[in-house]
Amino acid sequence: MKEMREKLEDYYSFVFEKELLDEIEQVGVYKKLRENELLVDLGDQMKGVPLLLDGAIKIVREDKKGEEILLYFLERGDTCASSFASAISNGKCGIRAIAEKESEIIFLPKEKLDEWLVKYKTWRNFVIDSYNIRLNEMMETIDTLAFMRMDERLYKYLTDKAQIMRETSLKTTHQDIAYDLHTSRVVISRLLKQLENEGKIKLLRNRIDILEF
Amino acid sequence: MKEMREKLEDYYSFVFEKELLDEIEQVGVYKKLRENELLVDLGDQMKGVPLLLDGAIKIVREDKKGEEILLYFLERGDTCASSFASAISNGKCGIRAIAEKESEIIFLPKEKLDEWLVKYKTWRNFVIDSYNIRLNEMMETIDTLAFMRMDERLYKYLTDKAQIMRETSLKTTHQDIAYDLHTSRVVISRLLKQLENEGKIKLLRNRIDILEF
DNA sequence: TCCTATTTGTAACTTATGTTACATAATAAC
DNA sequence: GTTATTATGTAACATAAGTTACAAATAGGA
Repeated sequence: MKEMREKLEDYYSFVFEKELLDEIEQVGVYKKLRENELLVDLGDQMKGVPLLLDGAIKIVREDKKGEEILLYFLERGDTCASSFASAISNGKCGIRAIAEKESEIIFLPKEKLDEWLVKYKTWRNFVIDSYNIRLNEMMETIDTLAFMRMDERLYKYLTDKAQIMRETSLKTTHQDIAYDLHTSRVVISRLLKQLENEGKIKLLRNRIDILEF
Repeated sequence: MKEMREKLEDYYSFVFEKELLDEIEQVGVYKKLRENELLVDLGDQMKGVPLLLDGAIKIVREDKKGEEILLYFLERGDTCASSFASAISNGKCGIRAIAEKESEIIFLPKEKLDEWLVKYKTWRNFVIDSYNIRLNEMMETIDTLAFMRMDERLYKYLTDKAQIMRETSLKTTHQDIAYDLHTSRVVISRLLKQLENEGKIKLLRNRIDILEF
């Protein structure tokens, strides 16, 4: 598919060498995700890893009781380290991945993952870098949970999401935010109103405008 | 050093192939850590990665304001994924590592890390596994922070630490626990007393006995 | 247009956690 | 032994966050 090669080149031509790009084009499966489409669910056994070409993917953690919390977002150029883990070790995935907006991915079959580690230095770097980025992202999430109050977490959530979505106006409800931050809707409404009074955001129905970053 | 080879075999002979064990013996630097010795500090640029032969290492996160929180413990057989990151990419380490008790490590120079990825499948597996274990550990930490109340976190901390230290009696103060859980001493004292009343622990000066796991 | 479901606003209250202040107990230093 | 230091216990209060309840606003479909 011509389109796939082009998009691959767009974001990965400076990451991977030509031979690897060729191989990816041969074995990779291109897929378009609709908004809110589920890419990975809790307990899935991954048969490969997704390379994100475009869009935004939300990664969510869920405990036994079904309580949720947002871990981080993936952007183009990212891959899901948790899937890599699951794919290569035949283990289960501990997270859920949902497209926050229409997204495009290439699915790489797990058979190639180890083979490429031997053949391509750029692949080794990419895998190690991906893990590191993810570890750092997790640490930032931990910082947020451990050191910030809910109002700060909320504001960070809004500005982070605006950046990921490349939109200063977010289509969302208070309840959705409450799920992501693992708190109640009333708490979010209260703190949003507070942020609005401080002039940082503007509240509309099903929409929040970010006025200050 | 004969002692080093023996200890290496003890925990790693089923992990690494013979050739790799030989190489590790040649280039690895054996080091003994005293209790409370600092192994890695925030912002360090790692020149290699530590393989833990014996003991227990506490991994702590610190934010700009100097506020701390415990991330997890390393045991024998573990390595520090964060150091791996830092070593291979010449980046900085975002954590602090302190020996919780006398520990033994082998330091592997960063020059070999990528070379071995190509040469040894067992090394590739070890590195990927280490990253996965660490990612899962981080997720557990996130679960703890997001979903548990302080009394539950405290009890989990005590039982986890007892397991890592292979001791049902922990030498510690309320203040030390407060630092690890990022709360105040008074809160810890209050909740410890509660746990004691529930018959789960026994409080002594500079010491806590775990009665129930 | 009217009706219904969804979303948001807000008050009043509860609970968990953090803070300040001080007393007492145990240990170490002298 | 006396004194100083460190660790622990606890009361009283402050604040952040969670809960319940209900009213009002808005959007979408019949």
